[in-house]
Amino acid sequence: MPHRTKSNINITPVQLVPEFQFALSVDCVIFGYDRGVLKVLLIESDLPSYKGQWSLLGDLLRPDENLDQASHRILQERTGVNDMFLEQVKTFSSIDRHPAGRVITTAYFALVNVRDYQLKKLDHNLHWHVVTDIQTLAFDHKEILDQSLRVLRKKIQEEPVIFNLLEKKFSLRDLQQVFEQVLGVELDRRNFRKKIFSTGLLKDEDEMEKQVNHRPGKLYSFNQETYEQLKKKSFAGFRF
Amino acid sequence: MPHRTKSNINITPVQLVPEFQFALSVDCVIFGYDRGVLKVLLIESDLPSYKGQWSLLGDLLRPDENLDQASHRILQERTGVNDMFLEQVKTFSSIDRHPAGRVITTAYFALVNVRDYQLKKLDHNLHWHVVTDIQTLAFDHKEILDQSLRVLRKKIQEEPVIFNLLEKKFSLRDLQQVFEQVLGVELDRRNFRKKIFSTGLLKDEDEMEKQVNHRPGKLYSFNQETYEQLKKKSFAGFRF
DNA sequence: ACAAAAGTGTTGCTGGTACACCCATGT
DNA sequence: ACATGGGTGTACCAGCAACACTTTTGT
Repeated sequence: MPHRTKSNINITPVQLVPEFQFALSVDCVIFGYDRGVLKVLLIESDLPSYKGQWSLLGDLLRPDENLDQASHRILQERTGVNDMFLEQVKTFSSIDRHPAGRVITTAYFALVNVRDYQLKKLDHNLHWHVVTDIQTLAFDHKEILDQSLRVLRKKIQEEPVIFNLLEKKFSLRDLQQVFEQVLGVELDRRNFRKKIFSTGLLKDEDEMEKQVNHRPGKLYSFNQETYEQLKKKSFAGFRF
Repeated sequence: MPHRTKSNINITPVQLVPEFQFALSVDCVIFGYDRGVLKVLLIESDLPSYKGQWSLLGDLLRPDENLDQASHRILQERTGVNDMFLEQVKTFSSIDRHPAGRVITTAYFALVNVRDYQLKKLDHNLHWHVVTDIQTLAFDHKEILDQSLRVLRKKIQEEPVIFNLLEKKFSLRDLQQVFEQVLGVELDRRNFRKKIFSTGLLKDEDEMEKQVNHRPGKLYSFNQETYEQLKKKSFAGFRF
């Protein structure tokens, strides 16, 4: 029977303890939208074998938390942001995915507004990278990023999570650009307006853009209450 | 440093071994379609605390396999079926989800044709249960089942995986009924035909149903080659 | 003959796409 | 005045939903 040097849990009986060791981690793909460009938050790898390469933000799972809690903790610790939108993507388990041992990791993706984030100070060697510029990452993190992006693309067409990438008040142009960035397509402006307005999910904030050197657009916000109503009956999503 | 009594892997260094023990398992939600009804394969729980209750088929992850391999192994061992359609659903990690200790499990769902399966012998205490009749299961397996069903519903509308629930040759009625069963809706027969035929994914087998006490229908099969072509350009899925 | 399901077309509606001009603001 | 993007409407087309009768087989 394996020997535990230090443990405050006593619920792991003999028959459940495998005769080998796994490590369990959580990796967060933090997507941020920054003035027209979709970015992802990366950290310089601290492992010698991946020196100089970038990797996702991750940490080991602790005994007193589940995976959802771990993902929130990681984001809180690293960025200071609470209540971020987070969703589990997939668990990656290749035998040799980590050079130092058998580490199984569960990937989460997060959506943040980069301006909100900038209010907190950027510590360590964290940097925002343009998603489309990323060619390689440490470990299997490039694959995790790719799969997370695919899940994100589906997700924003099914549920109104896209608003997490914007500030509370935004113009229709902002909204359209996020969709275009994430989906990698171009959309017709007039048809886009019609479709968005027809959902009834936008609340007119009776405000205008400021300090733009063109005609200012109206500002809107996501109408959560309307969405809660709509969800019960029918919300077909945003299909483009 | 934890002590491993028996191990053939030497890649787990000190800094990666948490000071506690997790167990990692895989649970398979095996969906089967049996003459008009969607079922799921369950086994009687062998744990005292869940005596008499049913649970999903699962096993601990082994050091020499990844999660995909483990799920295939479980299906192979328990049902004898190879090459089954399998897809990862989600990882469940509640602290108290297993009464005997900290067990994190990754759920997979599988799609089988019950008739194919019946060719192998049903060992142990395995039984097919009608999905809509299931109220409770051991552990958090009811939640896993519910979430797997939700994923399955999305999946069959995005990719032609539904054919895994049918025999190679099937009638249009069979196909329509599987969709209706899984989605929990009723579909118009004429519109269903039009939509399915318009995809070009069905191959006419030039055969008829046998031994039905009504006018026999034509038999079709899924045209994999056509799908491979279509996939490269555009396949919008089956939306109902 | 009867029961049971197969097979087959049309019409109206709805929602998507394509497309061009005037308007408000800052420089 | 000019540059930049905001704001608006229409016409066509495709795809979806609704809907009923005849045909084939087994009993």
